Parts: sequence; C-alpha cells; structure tokens
Amino acid sequence: MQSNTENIQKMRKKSMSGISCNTCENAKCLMKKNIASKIVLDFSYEKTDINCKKGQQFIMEGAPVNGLFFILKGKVKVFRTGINGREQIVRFAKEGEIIGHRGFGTEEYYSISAVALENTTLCYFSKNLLQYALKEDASFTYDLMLFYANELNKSEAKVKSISQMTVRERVIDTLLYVNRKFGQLNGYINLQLSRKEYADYAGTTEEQVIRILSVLKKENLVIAKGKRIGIPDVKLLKREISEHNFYLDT
Amino acid sequence: MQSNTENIQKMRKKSMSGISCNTCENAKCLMKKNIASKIVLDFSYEKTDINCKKGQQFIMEGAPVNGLFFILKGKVKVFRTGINGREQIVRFAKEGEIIGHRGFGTEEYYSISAVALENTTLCYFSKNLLQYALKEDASFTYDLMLFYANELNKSEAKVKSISQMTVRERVIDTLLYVNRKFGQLNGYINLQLSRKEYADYAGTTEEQVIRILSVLKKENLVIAKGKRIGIPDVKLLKREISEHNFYLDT
DNA sequence: AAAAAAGGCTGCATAAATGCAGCCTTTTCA
DNA sequence: TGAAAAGGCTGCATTTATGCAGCCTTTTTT
Repeated sequence: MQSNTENIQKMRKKSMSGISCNTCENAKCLMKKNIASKIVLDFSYEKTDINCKKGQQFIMEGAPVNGLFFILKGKVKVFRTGINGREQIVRFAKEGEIIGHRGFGTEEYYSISAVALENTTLCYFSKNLLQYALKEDASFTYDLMLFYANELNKSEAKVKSISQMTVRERVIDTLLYVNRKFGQLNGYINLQLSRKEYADYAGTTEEQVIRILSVLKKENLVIAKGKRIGIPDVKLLKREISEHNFYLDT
Repeated sequence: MQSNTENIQKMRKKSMSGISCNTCENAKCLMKKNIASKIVLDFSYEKTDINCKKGQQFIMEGAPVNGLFFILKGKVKVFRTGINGREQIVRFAKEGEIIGHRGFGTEEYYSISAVALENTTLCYFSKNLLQYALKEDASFTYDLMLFYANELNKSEAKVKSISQMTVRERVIDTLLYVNRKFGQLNGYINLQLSRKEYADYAGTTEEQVIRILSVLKKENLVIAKGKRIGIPDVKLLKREISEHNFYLDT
C-alpha cells in the first residue's frame, strides 16, 4: 500500500519505445484528440512508456498520485478494496482510455488499484506537467472536463443499476458491458474473466454469477465453455433488462 | 417531461433582485471563487435569479438542457425516476452548489429532476454563455473539472456503499450525510425529510427505514419526534459503519 | 376544535440473496 | 501425459430484504 514510485521507475527503464502521440493510432485518446494544440503537442513528448505483463499491478490503492496513465495497447482492470476485503471492480479499460484520473480532484492518494489483464503498454504523464498543460490550454481542459462529466453520468447510472436491478439483471448488464467494450472473437467475448470478476463488477457473489450463468445457458441467452462466454443475440439479452431500464449504458 | 423553458421564463420575471456574484456571500460557490477573473466577472452579469417556492420543481428529467443553476439560498432535492417509477434521490444540495451540471458532457437532456425543499433562490446561467466562458478561461474550466472529479469520487463511494453495506448501514450513512450537509438546529437535523425520502436516498424501502429508525431510537443512537430526527452523538453513530468503512464521505 | 389527510409504525408472509460444503471440470505445469 | 491446482457447479440452510395490511399518530385544513 506504500508508494509504488520505485516500481514505476523500474518499469520505465524497460521501454522507451517512444511512440509519439503524434503518430499514435488511438483516435479516441484525449491526447490524440488535442494534438493539434501546440501546448498538448509539447507536453506529449514528456510521456514515458511503461510495459506491463499480464497480471502486473501498476497502481496501488493508497499510494500517492504522481501522474496519469493512458493505455496505448492492452486491457486493464480497475478495482478497489471494499468492505471485508471484498474486491470491487470499478471498470475495465482498453486502449485509448485514461487510468488514475480519480487521483485528481482533492485526492492525494489513489483510491483504486489497476492491474493489466494482458500484456499492456501504458503512456505515463506526470501530474505536475499535466496540470501545467491544463492551466494553459482551456480547450484541452474543457475536453478533460467533459470526460469527467461523462464518467460521472456513467457512475450514477451504475448507482441506479445496483440499487434497483435484481442480481440477474446486474449480471446481464455486466455481460453486455464487457461485450460492448471488448467485442466478440469467434463468437465469444474478447476478454476472459472469472466468475468472481463478473461478480465483483456486478456487486454480487461468485456463486450467484455461476447460478445465473447456468440459467442463461439453459435459456440459450448465452453460450459458455469454461471461461469463454458468448452472447449469440445481444438484442435478445438486452431485452431482459431493458423493459424497465431504458438508457443504461455504463 | 417536455421542455420546461416556459416555466423558467415565467419564474424569471418574478425576480430580478440582481444579487451580483461580486457581492454574493457564498464563498464556496464556483463563480464566487473565480470572480477575480475578468471573463468570469463579465459572465456573472449574465445570470438570472429565479425564485422557487417550497415543493416547486425547476428541472424536469428528460427536458433539454439549457443551462446551469447555482443555489443562492435554500435547499434542493435532486432525483431521478428509477425502475418501476421508483424515485431515486441522487443528492441534496444547499447554497453555493451547482445543479444541472450532469447535463453537460454528451447529454442533451437532463437526466435528473430537481425540486426546492424550501423557498429557494437560484442563479441561472445559459449553457451557451457558460461554454464560451469555459473555453476562454482555463483556470475556471480547471476548477469546474476538479468539481466534476470530486463528484465522480463521491459517486463511486456511493457505488461502493450501496453494493457492500447492509440496509442498516446505508440508512445510518444517509443520516450522517444529511446531518453533515445541513447541520443541526435545536438538537435536530436542520432539514425535515420523510422516511420515504431517506429510503429513496439509501436505496431501500420506506418500511425498512422506519424499522431501522425505531431500532436506532431504542439504542439511543438517534432521537426522533415525527419528522424531526436528531443525532445526539455523531461519533457514536459513525462507529456503527466505520468499522469496515474508513473513507466514506459522500 | 373537529375532520381529513398525510405520515409513521409493526407483524407476518414471501421473496431474494448469500455462504457453505462437497463434488466435478478445465487448465496449468512439471 | 499425468498430477496438482484453479475454477466452476449445485443443493441446502440461513440471513436479509421486501411488500402488504391494518392500525396508530401527527399535521394540516376548514
């Protein structure tokens, strides 16, 4: 739970592959979107690339906030330790997404942990430099503000879903979320998660997820072979929750 | 659920008392904090004062977003319609706070409703003018960004609380939240809410709140006379949840 | 002050969710 | 390839939460 600065130092050395934001292909990345700005362009050269192996943790809950990560390539799980040490997954992220932004605001310490779900490359920006760029470029700041505004909307949609949907609905919602974000590969969701991880996202227990998944299988709403889970008909599955829940899109 | 523009037009006429942000006493208000900036100062003259009587609704869920409200004086309840028409209270707000900011981001329509809990005066800023000011003044935008970042942290703390605390803990958490925000008056919380409203905030039912309140009364953790609820010893009550929940401060 | 309405309370039946325990299946690694 | 480990599955007992119904109390209205 202490500073993970040393860790990051080590990781940094491993790679300076130096993919510039200029030539980066993540069109949805906030940096890329604002690269036309001189301030952002200059700032983008200050980034450090960090390689993480599958399973490696690069943010520790409770460690001081030093900067911001963008995912250049890979998949990440963001979680925090809840009551009784129960793990709560806040979200999953893929290339182009920001990690560690919750450390802004008044917080001095990360309120979440982040771990790579597969080999992942991160772009790291120091907090000081970022703050400088933000105070200079209102348009860039405005974009980041909009990002936060949208994250807030999503988070509140989640409050609504957790407090008013049944466990079954929440599990379905989780399946749809992961499927939407990572897409399908050979008919299966392009990310393998354990039942426990689904539970930690849906806010329930492993057993409950298992039970519900096996029912969904029998109803032919999902297919599952071990950790591989597929959704043959997204619309059909969506219908299971959308009856009372129109605009849920976490 | 349709546009409430006409409504607002009507309300506007009622008052042009014209309290300038310059002389306003809400030191915590985002406008006031940034009033040193010429851009913000100029912008602040564009505000309209709106008077709302107790019980009056000034934002309707689903109506198009036209602007932003700040509370000059009074108390407000922010809520949305959940599953089965069940009301979900998102938060309570008092003077200096922003209402309707969730309408920024990608949203074109308000995702929440807002109603005055007592006679309330609002400062209204049009969205267009605000956007202009934001794009001009990076420091102002940065402040609003931080505000969103903090709101996000709070919202996620709420996700955690709802998904991992028991109903009893959530009710206690709600009591502490309302007490913290509105303070005490003559030994009672300075805001009278119905059991139903406590339930809609805590994400449970009216009966559950009633049951838990009467237990808490027997345990001398709260006092209650009708709608008046008091917390004799905040620390003691806090202890009921803080055992497994250290940093919850929604 | 009396009547009406709104809000609050409680017991009971039911439903939903959980935790445990034992067993089965898939994956990993030597 | 075979053993060990990790992950997945299911029935059962228990806990937690809910909804209903009837009654009581407080507040508001006339």
